[in-house]
Amino acid sequence: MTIGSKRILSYPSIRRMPSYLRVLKDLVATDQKDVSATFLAKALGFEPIVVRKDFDPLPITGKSGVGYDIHELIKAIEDHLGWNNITDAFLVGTGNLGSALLGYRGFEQYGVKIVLAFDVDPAKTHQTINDIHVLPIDEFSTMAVRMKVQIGVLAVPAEYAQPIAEQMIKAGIRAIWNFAPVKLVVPENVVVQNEDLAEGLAVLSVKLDRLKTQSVHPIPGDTSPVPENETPDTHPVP
Amino acid sequence: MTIGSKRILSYPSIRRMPSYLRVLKDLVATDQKDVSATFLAKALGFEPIVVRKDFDPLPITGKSGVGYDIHELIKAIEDHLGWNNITDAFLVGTGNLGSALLGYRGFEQYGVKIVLAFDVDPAKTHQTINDIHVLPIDEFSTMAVRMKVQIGVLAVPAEYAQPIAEQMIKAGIRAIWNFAPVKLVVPENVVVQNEDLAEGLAVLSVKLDRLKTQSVHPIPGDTSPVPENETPDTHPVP
DNA sequence: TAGATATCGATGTAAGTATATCGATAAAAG
DNA sequence: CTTTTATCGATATACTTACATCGATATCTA
Repeated sequence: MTIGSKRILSYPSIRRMPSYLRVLKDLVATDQKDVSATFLAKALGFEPIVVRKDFDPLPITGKSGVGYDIHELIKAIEDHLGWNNITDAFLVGTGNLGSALLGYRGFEQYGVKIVLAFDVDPAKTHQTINDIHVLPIDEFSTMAVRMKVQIGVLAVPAEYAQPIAEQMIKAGIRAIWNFAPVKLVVPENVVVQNEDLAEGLAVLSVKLDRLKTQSVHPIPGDTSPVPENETPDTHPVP
Repeated sequence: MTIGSKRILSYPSIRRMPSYLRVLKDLVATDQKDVSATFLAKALGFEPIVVRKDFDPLPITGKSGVGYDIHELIKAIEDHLGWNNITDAFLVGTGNLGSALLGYRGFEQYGVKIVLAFDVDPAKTHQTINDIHVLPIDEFSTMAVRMKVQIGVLAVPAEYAQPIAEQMIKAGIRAIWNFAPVKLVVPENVVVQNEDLAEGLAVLSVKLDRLKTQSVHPIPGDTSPVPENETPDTHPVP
């Protein structure tokens, strides 16, 4: 199956790509030219078969007995995710979470750069957080149109999420990274990615509970290799 | 399938539970006594069938033509997740992300309360963040043992993650909520839940890319109902 | 009381994901 | 040059999850 010229990657695969990228970029520092699926699997706690399956849709091919060319692999992954050229993003809501996101310097490595922040609270605007200017929310539209920004990061309290999302969409935003625990209603031509910390916490709670109740109980969907006890990040991606 | 007395819930189901809880608790404020799977489905963008399936393993039953008793449902979910009695947790790493987590007052609703924080940097210790004391990391072990804490939140830079995880485990921690982009190696009797923001960003990038390439392309695993365009949070939970 | 509507619960189907197996190929070792 | 080892790639299988259908039950309305 293809979209444009790209063969399709499943969402679980997509979610694993950043991990692969991290290991691969560390490997660049060494002298290694190639890397095997086995190596990556061990480094990340996956099965080698999963790794090969993940790379299968990419327009590259490994060599038997050798592995994959590290640079080719990095490029293929970044191409697929669209992380080669950095995209600008705006963030709304400079509370704790918003500030944390502004402070997280890692997004540029993942193709996204937060270039401006906004807040409704006048006390928080007209300052900079981590070198990023914070403007009043009223200026969002003007700036978004002017800078042709397409990605919005929503880090506001639940009750503001929907109206601000609508404001974003009117200003041309087409992708919303939503950290508010709210289901946003958006038109078809806008994509939303929800991030809900409570989900991970729920999983952790249950894992701990099950760990206590009985040593080891296989559970559906739980594919973590012993002894890591990780939870596959198979965030469903509707 | 059961664990102890509880019938098993799949990880995707578990991840949806916090969303159900939120809607249900909002509903408590109203006069409604019952709620239908259809209502919850609409509120959250799921299919009614998914909702009923999610509740099926719980020790409750709905009434045809009526729905589920709201209070029963809340209790059943909280029981299953172990969110009835609040569990204490320690957090390590008071950088941006750690501070954000300390500022996020929502965890108590989810059965977890961060009661103490730790940091290696002396400049950050012996202060309070959001009324939570920050102590030097050396004191972690003593306090964890004394307070019998079992949950550790790891919000440190990648290079510190493994050693601090080991320190946690030595101090009796059995569940680690890991925000560092690192695969932790832990013994069998410790569970880890990894939280990696890059995963969600990867999904968002690909969604946006696919949206641009062509209007609508069904993609495996993507079950978002039109027009929400959400990504199922099917974080695989190995 | 009777009919219409809403909803659950059970069963079955389909899609997606993870896992296993096996032959072919490449490099390294003897 | 031959053997061994490591690895990919293709195919097949099992498991999980999502989705659909249908009969039974409960409430509401006339």
